[in-house]
Amino acid sequence: MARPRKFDEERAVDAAMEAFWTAGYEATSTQDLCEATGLGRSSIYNAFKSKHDLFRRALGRYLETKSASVVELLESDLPAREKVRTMLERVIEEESAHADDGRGCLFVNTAVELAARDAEVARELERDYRRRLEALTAALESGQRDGDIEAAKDARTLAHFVAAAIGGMRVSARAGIDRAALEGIARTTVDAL
Amino acid sequence: MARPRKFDEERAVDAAMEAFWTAGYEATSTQDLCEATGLGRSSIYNAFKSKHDLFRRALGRYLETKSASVVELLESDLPAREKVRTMLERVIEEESAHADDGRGCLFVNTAVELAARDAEVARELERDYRRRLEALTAALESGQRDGDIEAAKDARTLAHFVAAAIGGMRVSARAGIDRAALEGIARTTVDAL
DNA sequence: GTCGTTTTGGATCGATCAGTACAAAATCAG
DNA sequence: CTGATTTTGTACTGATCGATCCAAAACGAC
Repeated sequence: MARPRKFDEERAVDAAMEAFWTAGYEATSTQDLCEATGLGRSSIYNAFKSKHDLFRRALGRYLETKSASVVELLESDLPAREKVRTMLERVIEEESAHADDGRGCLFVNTAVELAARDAEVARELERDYRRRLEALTAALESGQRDGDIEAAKDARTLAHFVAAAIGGMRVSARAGIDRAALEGIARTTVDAL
Repeated sequence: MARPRKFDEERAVDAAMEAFWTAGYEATSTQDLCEATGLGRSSIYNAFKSKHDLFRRALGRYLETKSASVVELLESDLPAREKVRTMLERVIEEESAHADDGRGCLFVNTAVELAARDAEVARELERDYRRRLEALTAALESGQRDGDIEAAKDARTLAHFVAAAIGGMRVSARAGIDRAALEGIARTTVDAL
């Protein structure tokens, strides 16, 4: 055969994900990616076609991991209202770290930085959004049957509403609001269901 | 004295604002700024210290313009609920253009792209957020006195909630949701007040 | 007009950008 | 071992990055 790879491709994608997540697509140089992954340029360009290709892999991994976690929560047997509350709590936990990293959410970062001028990336984000929306909608519909969620409102609309609340909390966190304010938004959002 | 300037500084800042608004800070090169403003590099670097400085000027102008418009609406004599509805309608109008530009909102774009690694910019965003929040809070408190807004909830918390709804709608729009979904989010948000 | 001052265009700076060329190193088949 | 194949490190590509230099041009003061 031939010389085997010395590195794990998934580990490299993970490291690249961290870099893109922290600094964004444009502000992450190929040199940064070498340092983050611990690989040489040749290894990166041999395994991945380009910076853009590596980014798509990294984004895909992020979306898969995060969405799987959300879907798992939404398919659990908690009351629907509790599921949403937990989702929002997780957002607060991530966003109010702020001192540790302050890198936010790669979905939101990418949607804002790239979606408008990168159709492929936009398509991937849409797909992931749909996936989360389906799981949320199903959970809310189930909650409506249980009497946990107001049945008068359309579940899908409520799902969009919750998704927007999450994105909004992440934006507001970047604009500097504190944890108490985030908790207020979360409470108000859950109360609206 | 000396040779006078051939260009209007405010016009240049406006043009730069459009460029940054469309492509983001990192993805806008100084060459792009020359083309957008119609100026030579010397003129730009003579009038502004750096790309970063020009960006701050552009951001300042954007925030001032947009916030003034929002504050004007919030200080009008419409019912409070109607004020919020109008704010959300404006967002939908801007975000569902999508075909025309799809550049979203410079506040959100900047909060997500830069705030975490640029303290000066973050401070400016915080200041602007506070300004909008004060106006929103005052409008909602007034609405509570009129019985237009649920008095049981804290007006400031509701203001944060509305601000987050706006940011969230903008993120969701970037993730590809359609106008009808945005309208559903807006309705749900107003219903929660 | 001349002088002093500022703006302007164009050339250019070193640094960095994403990406590539190439040969040495490393592996396995035989 | 040799030969085929792939990975790896290093040097390097042309392009572009943000920013600066400098001299010509354009004005007001006088």
